[in-house]
Amino acid sequence: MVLPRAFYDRPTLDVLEDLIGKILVHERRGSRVSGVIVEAEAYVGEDDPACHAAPGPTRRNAPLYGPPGHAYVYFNYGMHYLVNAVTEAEGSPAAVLIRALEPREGAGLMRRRRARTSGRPASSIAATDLCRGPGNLTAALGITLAQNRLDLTSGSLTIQDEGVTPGPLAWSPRVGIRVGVSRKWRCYWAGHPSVSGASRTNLGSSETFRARS
DNA sequence: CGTTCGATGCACT
DNA sequence: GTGCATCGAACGT
Repeated sequence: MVLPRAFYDRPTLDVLEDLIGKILVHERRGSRVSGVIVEAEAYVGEDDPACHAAPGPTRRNAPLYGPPGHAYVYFNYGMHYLVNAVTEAEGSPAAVLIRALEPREGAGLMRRRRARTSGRPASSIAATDLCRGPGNLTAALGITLAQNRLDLTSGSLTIQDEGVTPGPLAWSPRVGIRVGVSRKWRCYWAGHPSVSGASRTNLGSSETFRARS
């Protein structure tokens, strides 16, 4: 079942928690690739210094201000695309960044795409690493700026509920940001091998939190 | 195990 | 001109 718009039209931390275990699906040129979401982060409003809406409306962040249930894709560090699901009502800029997937369909195509974009031999990429990290998962799924603003409730890029029950959830600070570090708005499937940064924040360290803050 | 650092393009001030 | 919501190779312990 494709998640309806009402799923996204809620407080972003609720959407974040409920997205763990859902399936991100991309269909392109007749082929379908998908994976179970195992790690994501919330970026909420102009008051969140790490959110792209912090400077107020700009050309790039316009999708954050649009209706919920759409994709916000942007290009980062000169080489990576990152994909978000826009949340909350139109005019309320917020989104969930998808950080890692467990590959589910199309692992062969994922591996070819990752090899092509990274220049590494396909055989050197472990299955658990195919969609591990936000830049890696967009490469594996073939997501670029062409998918920016797409409606996630219908069409070629969707998020679906296929009845997967996630393992224990943990909360930690968001990864890779310099501001807003005190907010523990990263949620992940604790101990899952496809979660990024496993050696630092995935397994029972001091950064593992079982409750929101 | 851990940390450092280069690649690379663009939005924004 | 500055600074990224990153990745992975290289190197140190």
